[in-house]
Amino acid sequence: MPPKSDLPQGTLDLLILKTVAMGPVHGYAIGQRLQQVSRDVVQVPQGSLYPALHRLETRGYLAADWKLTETGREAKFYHLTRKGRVQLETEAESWKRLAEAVGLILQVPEGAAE
Amino acid sequence: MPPKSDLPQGTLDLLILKTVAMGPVHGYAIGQRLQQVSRDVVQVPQGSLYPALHRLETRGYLAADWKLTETGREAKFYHLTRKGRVQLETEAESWKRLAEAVGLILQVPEGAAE
DNA sequence: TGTAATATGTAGAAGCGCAAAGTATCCAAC
DNA sequence: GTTGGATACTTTGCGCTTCTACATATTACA
Repeated sequence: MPPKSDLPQGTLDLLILKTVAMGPVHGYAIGQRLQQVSRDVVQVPQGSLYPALHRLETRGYLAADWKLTETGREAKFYHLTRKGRVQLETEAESWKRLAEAVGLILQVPEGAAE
Repeated sequence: MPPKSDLPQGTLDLLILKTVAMGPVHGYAIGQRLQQVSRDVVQVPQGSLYPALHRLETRGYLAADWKLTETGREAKFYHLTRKGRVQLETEAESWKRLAEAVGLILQVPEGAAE
């Protein structure tokens, strides 16, 4: 079973915000950490990750500074703004409610079909 | 708490398939049932619902017949095809895995920086 | 007669994720 | 010394889905 990623629209932002909330990180590390914590279920391609980061930065949820990584390389370290922290809480709450709702619907036993 | 709908991409299809699996229903009833079972968390606009139904029908997951409702009105009653039943199981499984993965990520305590 | 609820449908716009490119650095192997 | 892999960031364009808004028709009820 190849681990499919295919994140539903909107979910990526939430996961990124959450990851950044754990401390300043650069984009590449965000992708790795998501994959790691999710046990390989979530695998974010760079073509999804970086545009998402720019999107979040444009909206004022993230801010960034260029710094050196532990390995001595230039990287853009993101951190949450106050606005971003609020957004994270909002989205996390929305996700929770949605997950519960979908759970409820999927739980319904299937009646006699046709 | 205003009940926001805004379903992530792909989720709507899953919910529709699940609802139809419980027995032949027409589009309007699907929307109502989703709203009811999800306790108003899921509210599908008609402009989302009907295109989704056509999409699922085109793909061979749903089939439909015109019948009379209990109230004596013409309505298109959808039922799952065999292919649709398989698809439902696949999507439900994907959702489960994703929900677990997102749960894992959201669970991580903040400030776990290295 | 008018309005609310039922029931289906289309068109246009906007957003998002992804594939596929490209750029550049560091390090180890050969 | 150069090849290759891992790291790190960026951009463009495609395809898909959802939403807003509108259009249409019937039934029920005041």
